[in-house]
Amino acid sequence: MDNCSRIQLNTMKDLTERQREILTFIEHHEWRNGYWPSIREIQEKFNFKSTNAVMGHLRALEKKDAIERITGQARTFRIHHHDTPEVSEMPNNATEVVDIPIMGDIAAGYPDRVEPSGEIGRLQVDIASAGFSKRHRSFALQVRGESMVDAEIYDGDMVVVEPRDPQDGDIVAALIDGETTLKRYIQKNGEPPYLKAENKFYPELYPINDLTVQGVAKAVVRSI
Amino acid sequence: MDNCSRIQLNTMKDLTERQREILTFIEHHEWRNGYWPSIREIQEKFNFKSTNAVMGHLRALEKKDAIERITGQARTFRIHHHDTPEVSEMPNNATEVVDIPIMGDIAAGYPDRVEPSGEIGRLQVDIASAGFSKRHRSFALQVRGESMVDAEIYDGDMVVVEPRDPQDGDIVAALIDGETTLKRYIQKNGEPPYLKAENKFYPELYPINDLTVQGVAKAVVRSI
DNA sequence: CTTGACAATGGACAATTGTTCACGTATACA
DNA sequence: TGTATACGTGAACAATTGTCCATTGTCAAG
Repeated sequence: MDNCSRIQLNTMKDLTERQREILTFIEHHEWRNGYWPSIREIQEKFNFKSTNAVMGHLRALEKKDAIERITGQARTFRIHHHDTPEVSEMPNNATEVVDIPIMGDIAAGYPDRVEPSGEIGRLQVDIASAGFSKRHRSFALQVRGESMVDAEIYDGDMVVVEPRDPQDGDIVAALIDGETTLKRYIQKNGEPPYLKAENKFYPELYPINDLTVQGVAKAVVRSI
Repeated sequence: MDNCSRIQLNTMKDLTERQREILTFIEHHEWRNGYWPSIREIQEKFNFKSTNAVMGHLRALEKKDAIERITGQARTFRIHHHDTPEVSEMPNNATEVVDIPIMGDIAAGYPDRVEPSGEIGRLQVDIASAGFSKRHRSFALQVRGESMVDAEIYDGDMVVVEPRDPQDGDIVAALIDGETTLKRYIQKNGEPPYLKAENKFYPELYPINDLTVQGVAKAVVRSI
């Protein structure tokens, strides 16, 4: 855990004073209003005479991997929450909790257009003890089948999934034949990626298209 | 002001099927992507031929006080989460959550006598999905060692323990040699009970006194 | 039969909003 | 001395995006 945060910290280049101000305002605006600010709203807040002042900072923040944006689209930010150093300005003692919907079945659609009708409960996990970012988009799934027994994930387990691009070795929730299943994501350098069941009795391989992978598994919960 | 609460209750007219679909998609899009959808993105999702189909629904949702928007501004939604009444068709609607402290070390006694300093986080689990009683006194433990690998519980896992008398076959948190460990509780009829490690390489048996068993394991949480 | 709520189409308009080109100032670094 | 990074101005452009016009149809309630 400590390792993790320290590693994340290093990839995060230092922001300048001004850049941190901008970033903080963006975060704060979302927190207060429920949606992201437009560039001109940021401009106004800092009394810039030109939107380019904002643009410059946004570009810098993106280059320094602090934020992410969808080019051309309005008010589409994504904060990269590499946890701040010991200088945490937030009252970190308060137990912050992330709220995770439990999906019974998300088989029926595109991964980014999932119908939440399958929600059968909620799971809440303390941030500190699970390494989730506050602005998580995770959900939980009930595992069906034995395809992941070699990864110690069993039928009936609940898996917390975070929607994001997988890396080699990740366990992912994948949409295969209209059903959401867990698979191991394999991508050796250069070669095309594929999915693999983690059960020596079902050593099946699966092709990948962009709609297949719904997210990366981050935790398992099992009732005894 | 009492007006307010009454209004909120009464003004929350029932949404139609379609309206709920729209609302659900909007909510979902936000937690999937981190920002709200544009009207045309909603249109596309539902295969509307005109943005006006969306506009109509948004107006209806606003009139029914389900959402709020900033007119003229892009991707600015605000969901009004008046929890739906008993008419909810969702299975287990009332999301009651139990709050579970994560104890780093409870070796020194009963968990309810532990100083709060031993608490290293909190875990919250929906009652319905985990079968907890509301007036629980559960706590969570980090597993050390491999004594329960045959029960698919591994080093580093987090185990939710409910303090109560065990039954035959239960996995229990047990105080042995001043350390809390997980063991299988065995009590065949008539015979005296004992504890057993769930690892074929450590088939140890342990005697029991009344202070040994601290509670019954009810769930396992593992970070991947 | 009329009225109103609900659902959806089609096209056009205008505001919001992201983006770019050109240009200016500092500061630090080799 | 050049060069890179950070910071900012100014104006114009183009894409995204919300909005409104008119119109069609269904269905239940009064």
